[in-house]
Amino acid sequence: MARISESTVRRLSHYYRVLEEVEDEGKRLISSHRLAEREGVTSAQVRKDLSCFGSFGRRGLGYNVAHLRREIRAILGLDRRWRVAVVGVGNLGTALMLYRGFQRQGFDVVAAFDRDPARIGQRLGDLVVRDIAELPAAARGGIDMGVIATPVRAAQEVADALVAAGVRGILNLAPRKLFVPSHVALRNVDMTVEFETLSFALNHLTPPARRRRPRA
Amino acid sequence: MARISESTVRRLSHYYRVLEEVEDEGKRLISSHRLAEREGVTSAQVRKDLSCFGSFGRRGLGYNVAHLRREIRAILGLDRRWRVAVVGVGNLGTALMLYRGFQRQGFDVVAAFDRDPARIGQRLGDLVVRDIAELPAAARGGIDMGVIATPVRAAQEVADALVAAGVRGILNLAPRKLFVPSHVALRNVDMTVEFETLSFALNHLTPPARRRRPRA
DNA sequence: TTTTGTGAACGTGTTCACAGCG
DNA sequence: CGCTGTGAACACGTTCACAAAA
Repeated sequence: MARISESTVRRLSHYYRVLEEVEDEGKRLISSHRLAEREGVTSAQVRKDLSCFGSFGRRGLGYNVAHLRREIRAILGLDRRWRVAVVGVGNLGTALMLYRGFQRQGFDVVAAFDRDPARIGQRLGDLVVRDIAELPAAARGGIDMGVIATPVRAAQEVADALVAAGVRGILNLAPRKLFVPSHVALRNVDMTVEFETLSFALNHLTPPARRRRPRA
Repeated sequence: MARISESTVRRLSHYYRVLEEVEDEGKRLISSHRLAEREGVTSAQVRKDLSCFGSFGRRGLGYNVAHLRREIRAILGLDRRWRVAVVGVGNLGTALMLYRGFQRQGFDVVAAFDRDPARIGQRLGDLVVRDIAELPAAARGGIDMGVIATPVRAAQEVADALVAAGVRGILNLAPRKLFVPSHVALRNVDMTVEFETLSFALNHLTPPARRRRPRA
């Protein structure tokens, strides 16, 4: 199997969601074209993406919804449960912990950590926030992924601690580049960057009326 | 000025952050190489990105930190304030509203909306949550960007309402592709996709020990 | 005839390598 | 000599277009 591009994996995740919907609608078959239009990509893209993993369709017919869904489910590793630890239970970390959607997809938040004594011991959902110092001990229960929702200054340190604790995937929400060993998967979600790319777009894409600032 | 790629804009945002740090450290000059290493890109990339907007460096010396920072600030549109409305004040929407970091970068949350009567009227920070039906009226105060933090099913409808209210940029946090007119900038942050790409990586990148499932 | 699966063509973003300037 | 700015080379992802299969 050739190397899979990140964009392909992201789209797989989208296809999977569409397939869930379509299955609920009771459809048995779906063409690459229909699968594509719901996510705003081309049908060729869908077929290319899927062809990285096998031949799941039938020419002239399309794809069996239930079957394709199961295949993608297995490809994405959603046919098992993942144990997730959240580090940093400020607004964002807490929001993530309380969001039930992830659990539905196979992600269980099994531990929450913070450094702030005011937060340690606090109950969130059905977990108690623990001291970050307890991470190594807690990790012996087996933690697959860590979510970093701490302030920027603590982020790298927490990443190191997670790696040391044997975590193999990290979702970083802190606005800072993190360095981790190559055997650890790292994904960054940086709201600041998102806001700033929007601000760039609004600043440059010609507004309906007069242009905003003619670049002094 | 040629078309600017999205990746370039995202990196600009990163460079900006590094420049803030470096300026605080009291450095006056920085080379493309040093600017690059903090964000894990190549120095050529930094120079290419910057060259889209002008020649800000001096050969043999590097870039003047304060000057480059001001330039990028203007390019990203961070030298003004942006009025942001948050729609959907569940866990995530609330977290975003209460996060002070955006305000520091020029983004002011000036209104919050929800559909749930239990939430309408509630005080969050120094805003009162309003009925989403009041969006058109509230938008007459001038709203630049909208953040969609509603459940999936409401997302497209809210997007349409934001567009109708004259919003020109949307940050979508709901896990669903949205369709907006081309004059509206749209950015998606989809935590579900992030978790699932991590799950894919953990499922495929060879684990230290035995391989998980040999693809039945 | 419909729709997949896929090599080839294309376009875009990244890296290289060096000329140009301080 | 050091470092920027940039055309040229390269790598990679997307789209095209069609042969193969139902």
